Amino acid sequence: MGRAAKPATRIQRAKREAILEAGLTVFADAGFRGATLDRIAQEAGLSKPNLLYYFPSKDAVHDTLLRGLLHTWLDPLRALDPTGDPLDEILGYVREKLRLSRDFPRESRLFANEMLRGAPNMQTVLEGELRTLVDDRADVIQGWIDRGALAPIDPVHLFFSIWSLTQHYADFDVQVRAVLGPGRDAHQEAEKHLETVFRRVLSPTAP
Amino acid sequence: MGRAAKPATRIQRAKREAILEAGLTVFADAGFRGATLDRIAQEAGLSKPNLLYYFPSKDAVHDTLLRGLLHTWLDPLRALDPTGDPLDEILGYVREKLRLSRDFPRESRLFANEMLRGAPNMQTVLEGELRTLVDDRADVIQGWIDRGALAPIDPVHLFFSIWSLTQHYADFDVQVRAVLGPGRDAHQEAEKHLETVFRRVLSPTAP
DNA sequence: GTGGTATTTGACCAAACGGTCAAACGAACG
DNA sequence: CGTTCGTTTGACCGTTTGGTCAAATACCAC
Repeated sequence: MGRAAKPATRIQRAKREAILEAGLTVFADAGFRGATLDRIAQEAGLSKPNLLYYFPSKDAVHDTLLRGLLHTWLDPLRALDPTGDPLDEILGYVREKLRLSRDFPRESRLFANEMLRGAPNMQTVLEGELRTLVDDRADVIQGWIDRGALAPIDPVHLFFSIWSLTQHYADFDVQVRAVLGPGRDAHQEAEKHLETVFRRVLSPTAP
Repeated sequence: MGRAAKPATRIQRAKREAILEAGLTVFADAGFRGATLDRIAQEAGLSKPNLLYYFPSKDAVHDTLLRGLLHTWLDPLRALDPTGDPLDEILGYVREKLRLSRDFPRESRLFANEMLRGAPNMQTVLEGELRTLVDDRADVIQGWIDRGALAPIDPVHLFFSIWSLTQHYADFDVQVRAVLGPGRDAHQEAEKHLETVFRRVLSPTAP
């Protein structure tokens, strides 16, 4: 029963990694139901039964991806430094989130797909880990507001706004590109836009 | 070839309406691939073959819903009045969008699902009707900015922000509720929050 | 009633899908 | 070479699903 049973060879880790990578692509592109084991296997350069040698089921691949996702997702929030400059800290968080949405759009879409479905397998994590962290970080923001370093605002809804605005550029990429037309760099424009927005929203009025 | 062939009886329209209603529920809940004809038919109180008597295929139901969606979606934007008070007009648009997201979450989710999938059947509409309207309305905003009635901002990204922030409360409802916890009215709080945000973002600085 | 049209459904089909399994393959070691 | 153990796959299975069809049923004008 100990953990010693499986050393996990190098080839095993490589294949599992390839499957997760392919799964991320396919799940993000087609959603959970739209994704097929055959397509994931093909994308990973394996046969379907071979994939199922490394993961017991489609759900297992999906769940593993989701579990890993939450860390990437929450790490920048954890990095908010209570001793730093409030406006810089939040603007830095916004920039980092926007960068994630540009460099890891598949992760963003996978997450969005799961939320849209009602997050059947994430509810406990959302109500537990996520909520705890958000409450904690909200206290930091509230502290900044209380000492007049930020304009007053509901900290939790501020987080919702940051998440929403940054992920929009990954999740609704088609719409953004269709409206902007070709030749415009959506993410570069978004960076300027969001900096302006949050600067105006958060800059404290002169005392 | 004239349009006269089908008068479309009352019962036909009622059944088609029931199917679209059920389809909206099921597609929004399960996504296109996750939705089954059996479930849509059951939700509409019909048998599957009976459903297929009124719509030729699953795609037909889906496409009909999407086509109808765009009008609901764009109408409030059309209603922006160039002769009205700029801040009031935009804040009114935000409130209306948020209200839509509360009263018609299924529509919002259906739309989000389609965007996430890359909008395979909407690209022409996005690049055509939507883009034209947005460009037109952006000119209105820009006019307001030019005469100093609004703080300078990229009008198109402003629209992205409005859409993103309001629809977030429908599409990511699970997450919002998990973080806020029970007993808090997300939409009521959101209304206050978004009013504050856009007021700060758009209020022109004293001249 | 009768005839005709619109509607409804049980039975069915072919394809797609998640998953199983036994057999084959491959590399490492003696 | 032969054994062993981890890996790979072709063939297969049961279920689900979108869609068809012919027969049955309701509706309606006469």
